[in-house]
Amino acid sequence: MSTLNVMYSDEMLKQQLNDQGLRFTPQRLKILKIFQSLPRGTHWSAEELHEELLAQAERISLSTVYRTLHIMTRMGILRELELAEEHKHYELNRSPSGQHHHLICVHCNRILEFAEAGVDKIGGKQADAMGYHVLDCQLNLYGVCPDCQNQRH
Amino acid sequence: MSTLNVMYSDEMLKQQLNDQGLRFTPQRLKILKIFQSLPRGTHWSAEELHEELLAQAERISLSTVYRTLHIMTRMGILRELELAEEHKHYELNRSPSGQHHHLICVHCNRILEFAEAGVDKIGGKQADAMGYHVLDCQLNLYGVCPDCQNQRH
DNA sequence: CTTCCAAACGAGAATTTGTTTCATTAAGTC
DNA sequence: GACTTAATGAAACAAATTCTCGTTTGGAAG
Repeated sequence: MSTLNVMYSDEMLKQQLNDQGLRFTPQRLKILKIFQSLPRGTHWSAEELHEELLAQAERISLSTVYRTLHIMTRMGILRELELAEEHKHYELNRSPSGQHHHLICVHCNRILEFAEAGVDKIGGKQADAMGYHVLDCQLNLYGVCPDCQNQRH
Repeated sequence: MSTLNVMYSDEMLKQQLNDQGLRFTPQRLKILKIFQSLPRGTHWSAEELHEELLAQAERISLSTVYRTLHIMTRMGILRELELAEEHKHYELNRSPSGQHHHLICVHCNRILEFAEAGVDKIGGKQADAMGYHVLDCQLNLYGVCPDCQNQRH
């Protein structure tokens, strides 16, 4: 991934879609715009995104939301996060430089984010060696947070 | 995490459970034994584990399977993997040294595993700095595999 | 060894998340 | 402007996981 998806323009999206035989639709553009407008570190589930669309008086169906999230993940525009919450969350993919990772408490599900450039480098090297074209690199650390360690249980 | 869960004995499991006010049951022991007997790299879903139990004429309900998998993940005995397959998979947690990571193709869902000691170190350092007690460290790389790059779409 | 209480169990219902179907609309190409 | 086919919306459907509840049983205490 070599583009900074925050500054993705309408035309760039159209181009990338058409290159793959996919179509540039108002729904897809709208969804991209919403993710671009979110503050860094915000990640939304399909439901949350759908609610926001309704709030903005956009009539986009839940099916379309799910379909679009998948496509944009496969295109490398979004990253799909599977953390402690029960459903998947999505956020703009800021690879390769601006990436952050997650530290999750297995007791209270608290999530901390942290930046770590080294991980992406190591990951990239590994993937290159196996001929993969990397879109996203996610490091998840699971453990017990300080509070839960004290509560002992 | 400081124990190599492959050599976990009955007594160790009982102890660790009781320490947390949980009970040592035949079902929990049986499930641990099964994971210990699997070859490295094998990861099973709740369904698969349940089928294996039935095959071994163990009458353990699916509810109990799910409950046990959760508990053992929280105890650091198992790692919960969320890869491209549609449901969660579990395997013995071999932290801190024997860990492996995953490289997933977003097109065909092919998964490669690779070992990388450096990642665990970086992760451990980060977690320590924030006061977390690390149980597991997972690096997931998403990208396009060589085959899918050629098929262009 | 018996008693007691709460944790864990099994069975099945219920919930939740995500996918599929299909008729209709509309993007992109000629 | 017409044509082809991808994309959409609505609703049915499916699968995975959680919850409920009556019953069983681990383990602490006497």
